[in-house]
Amino acid sequence: MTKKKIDFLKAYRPKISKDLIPSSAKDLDLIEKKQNQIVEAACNLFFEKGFHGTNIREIADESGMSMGQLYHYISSKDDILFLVAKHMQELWYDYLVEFGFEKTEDPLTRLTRALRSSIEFPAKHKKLLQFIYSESKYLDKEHLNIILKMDEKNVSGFFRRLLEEVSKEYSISYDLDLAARYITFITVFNALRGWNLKPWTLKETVDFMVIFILNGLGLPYKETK
Amino acid sequence: MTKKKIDFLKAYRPKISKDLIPSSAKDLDLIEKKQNQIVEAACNLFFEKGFHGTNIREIADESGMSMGQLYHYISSKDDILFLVAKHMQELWYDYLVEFGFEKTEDPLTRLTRALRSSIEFPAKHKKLLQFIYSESKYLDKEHLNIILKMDEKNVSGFFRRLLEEVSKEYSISYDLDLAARYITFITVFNALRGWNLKPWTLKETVDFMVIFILNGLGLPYKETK
Amino acid sequence: MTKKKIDFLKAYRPKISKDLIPSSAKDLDLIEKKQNQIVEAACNLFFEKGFHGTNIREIADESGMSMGQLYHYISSKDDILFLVAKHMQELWYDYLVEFGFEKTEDPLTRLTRALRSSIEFPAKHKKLLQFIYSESKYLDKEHLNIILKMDEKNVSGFFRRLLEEVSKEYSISYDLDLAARYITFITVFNALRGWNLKPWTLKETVDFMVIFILNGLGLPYKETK
Amino acid sequence: MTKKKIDFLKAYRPKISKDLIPSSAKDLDLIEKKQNQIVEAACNLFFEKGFHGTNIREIADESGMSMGQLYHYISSKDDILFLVAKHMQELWYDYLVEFGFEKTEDPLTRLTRALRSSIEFPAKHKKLLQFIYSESKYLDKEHLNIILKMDEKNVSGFFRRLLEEVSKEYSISYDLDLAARYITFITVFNALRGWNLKPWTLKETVDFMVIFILNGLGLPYKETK
DNA sequence: GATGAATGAGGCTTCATTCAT
DNA sequence: AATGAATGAAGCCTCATTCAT
Repeated sequence: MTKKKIDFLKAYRPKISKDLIPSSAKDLDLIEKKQNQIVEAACNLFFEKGFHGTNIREIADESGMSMGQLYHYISSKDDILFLVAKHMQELWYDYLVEFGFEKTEDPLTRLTRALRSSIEFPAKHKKLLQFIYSESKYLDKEHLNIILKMDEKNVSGFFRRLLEEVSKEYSISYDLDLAARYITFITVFNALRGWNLKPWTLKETVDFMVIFILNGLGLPYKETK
Repeated sequence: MTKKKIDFLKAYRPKISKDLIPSSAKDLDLIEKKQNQIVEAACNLFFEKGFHGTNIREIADESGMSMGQLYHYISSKDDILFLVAKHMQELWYDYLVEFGFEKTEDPLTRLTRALRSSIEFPAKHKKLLQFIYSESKYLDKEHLNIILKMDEKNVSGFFRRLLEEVSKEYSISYDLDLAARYITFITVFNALRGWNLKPWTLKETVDFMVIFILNGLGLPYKETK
Repeated sequence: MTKKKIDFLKAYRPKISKDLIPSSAKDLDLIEKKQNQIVEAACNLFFEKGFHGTNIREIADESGMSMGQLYHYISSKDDILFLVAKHMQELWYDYLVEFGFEKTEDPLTRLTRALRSSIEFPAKHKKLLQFIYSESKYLDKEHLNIILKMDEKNVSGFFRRLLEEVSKEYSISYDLDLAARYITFITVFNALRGWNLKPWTLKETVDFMVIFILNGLGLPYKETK
Repeated sequence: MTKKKIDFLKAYRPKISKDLIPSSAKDLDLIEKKQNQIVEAACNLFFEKGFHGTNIREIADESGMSMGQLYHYISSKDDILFLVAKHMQELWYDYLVEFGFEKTEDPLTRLTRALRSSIEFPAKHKKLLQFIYSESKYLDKEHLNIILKMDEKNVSGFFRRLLEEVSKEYSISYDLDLAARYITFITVFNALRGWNLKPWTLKETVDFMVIFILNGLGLPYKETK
C-alpha cells in the first residue's frame, strides 16, 4: 500500500489503551495478542448466537483461555462487545480499500469500483453486518461513540472523499456529506435484507445497485474493466 | 378508505390465534385487549432498553398486570417479542397507506408520495424501526416467518404494486420485485443511521432521498403538492 | 351379590362427608356425582403423569368443569388425591370379590382362586397400583389413615378371612395376620416390577406366583376349574 | 473380600461421566466429592419430604453449597434424583454382599443367609426403599434405564446366581430368572408395607419371610448359624 | 500470571387458590 | 350455583464477575 493511498484514506484507528479496556495485565503486546484471541473467538459466537445468546464461559472456551485469564485482559463482557465491533469496522474498511484503487486515476471509475466492493462486502459477510446493526445499541456510550466515529471517518468518509473527487468533474447539487452517508447505508442491503433475495444472484443485485446508486447520484454509469 | 384502495393494498394481517400465542384465557376479545395492553407496555420498554434489557416484571408493572395475569395472556417472553414485532409492522403499513392516495390518480405522483411517507415514518419512529431491525433475529422460526411475510406482502409488496402501475407509463428495464425490495430497505435510513444526521433537517433528508430514489429508478421527479 | 357374601366380605367403605372433603355445595347427591366426575378425570391424568405432574386446570378441563365449580366440590388438590386413592382401593376390592366365590365351598380352592384374581388385577391395572404405591405418601395424615384402613380391612382382611377358613382344615403354624398382609403385598409384583417381565406371559407369572405362594404358606396346590 | 467373590458378584456400577451428569467443573475428583455431598444432603431431604416436596435451595443449604456451586456440579434437579437413586442401588447391593458369604460353601445356606440380609436391608432402610419405589418414575428415560439395569444386574442378578448354584443340588422346575426377580421384589415387604407391621418384631417378620420364600421355592429350611 | 471454583442476585415461568361478576 | 380471570409466592436455573490457591 503506497504512502499516497494511506494519506488519501485517512484511516481512523483508535488504539486500545488501558483506559478504553481496563486490564490488569502489564505487557502491552501480550494484551493485544490475547485480546485478538478473544475477539476471534467472540466473533464466531456472537454472529451465530448474538451477544446475549453467548456467555462468557463459551468465549473463554472458544478462545482457549480460562475465566481468570480472560478477565486479565478485559474487564467486562461489554468490553468484548466493543472489541468485536471495532474489529468489524476495521475489517470492513480494509476490504473497501483493498480493491481497485491502483488501477485507475479516473474518479468516477474509482467510485464505481468502490461501490461494487462496498456492496460485495456486506453480501459476503452478512452475519458481520447484521451483528453491527443489531448489537451496537448495547455498547455503552463511550465505546459507541468510538465505533460511530470509525464508521463516519472510515466508511462514510471514504465515500465522501470519492464524491469530492467526482464533484470536480461532474456538477453535483446535493450535499456531499449526506450523500456519502446515505451510500454507506444503502450498500448494506444484501446483509440486512438478504433473506428475501433468494431469486437473484449476487451479480444481479450488485449490478442493479451500482446503477441505481450512480443514477441516484446523477452520475453516468460506465462499464468498468 | 374506498373499496378500490383496499383491493389495491391487499394487506396481509395474521390473526392472532391461540396456536400462535398460547393463552389459557377463554374470552377472545379480552385476550386481544390484554395483549394490546401488553404490547403497548412492552414497546415503551423495548424501545428504550432493548428486548434483553427489559425483564418480564417490568412489562407486567408497566402494563398494570400481575405476573400471573400476564402469563394468562401469553405463554413466554418470546411471545411478547412477536406481538410487538407484528404490531410494528402494522403501524408501519398503516402509515404508508394513510397518506396521499386519494389525491391523485397519476401513478408517478402516487409513488412519489408513497416514498415521502415511507421515508418519514422511519424518521419519526426511529426506535421502532431500530427495534425491528435489531431484535427480529431473536424471534423463533415460526414467528419470524410471519413477520417476514408481513414485511414482504405489505411493505415491499406495496412498492411493488406502485412500481407496476408506473411501469405502464414509463419504460423500466430492471426487475420490479428487486427494486421494490431495495426501496423498502433504503427508506429506512433515517432510523438506522439517524445518529449521524444531526446537521440536516428532516425535510432536507427526505427531499434528498426522494430525488435520489426516483433518479435511481430512472424516473423523473415532479414536485408534488 | 348375595347377602351372605357381603357379610363375609365385611367391606369397609368410608362415606365421604363434608368433614372429610370440605365442600361449599349443599346438595349431597350432586356433590357425590361431581366428585366422581373429578375422580374419573384425575385418574387418567395421575396415572399418566403422576400427581405432581398434573395441575388443577387439567383436571378441571378433563372433567368438564370450570375452576370455580371444581373448588365448589373439593377444597384442595390434596382432596383429589384422597378421592382417587379411595376410588382405587374400592376398585381393587371390587375386583377381588367379583371372581370365583360362588363356585365352591372348599376353602383352599377359594384361596387359590382369590390369589389368582389378586395377582391378575395388579397385572391388568399396573398404573393404578403404581399410583397407589408411589403417591400415597403425599396424602395428609388423616386421609392416609383412612386409605390404610381400607387396605387393611378390605384387601389384607380379605385374605385374612380366607386363611382363617383354610386353617380349619390345614395345620398352620405361622401368624395368619402377618401372612395375609404379606400375601397382599406380594401379589402386586406384576405392577411394581412389570418392566422386567418382558420374556414371560401373564399366565406364566400368575401360575408361578400362585404355586409359590401356596407353597410358601405350606398349602398344597390343586388345579382349579 | 476375595478375588473369587468379586467375580461371582459381577457388580454393575455405572461410572458417573459428564455425559451422564453434565457439569461445568473440570476436576473430576472434586466433582465426585461434591456430588457425594449433594447426594447426602438430598437423601436426608428426599426421604423425609419426597422429591417434589424438596426444593433446590434446601438441597444447597443442606449440602453447605451456594446455588451457583450446586449447579456447577449438576445440571438440573433431575440429575440429583438420578444420583440419589444410583447411590441407593449401590448401598443396597453393598449390604447384600456384606453378609455371610465367607462363612459357608453350601449353596442353600448361602441363599438362606442372603435372603435374611436382603429382607433386613429394606426393613432397616424403609425410607430409602420407599423412595426408590415411589420416585423412580420421575427419572428421565436414560437415567431410568441405568437404574433398572443396576437393579437387574446387581440385585436380581445376585439372587439369580445364588439360585443357579442351589439348582445344582436341588431339583427346580420353575424359571430361575423369574424366581430371582420375584424374590428381589418380595423381600422389600418391610419397607413398602412397614406401616402395618406394628405388632411384630423385625425378627418375627424376617423368620416368617425366610421360611415362606424357601418353601415357595420348594427348598428346605435349615437353621443357619 | 494463571486457574477455575464459588458467588448470589436476578431471570423466566408455574400453579394452587381466591374472588368479582 | 357457576365462571374463569386474577393473584403472587415460589420454583428452577443462568451467568457475569470475583477470589482463593
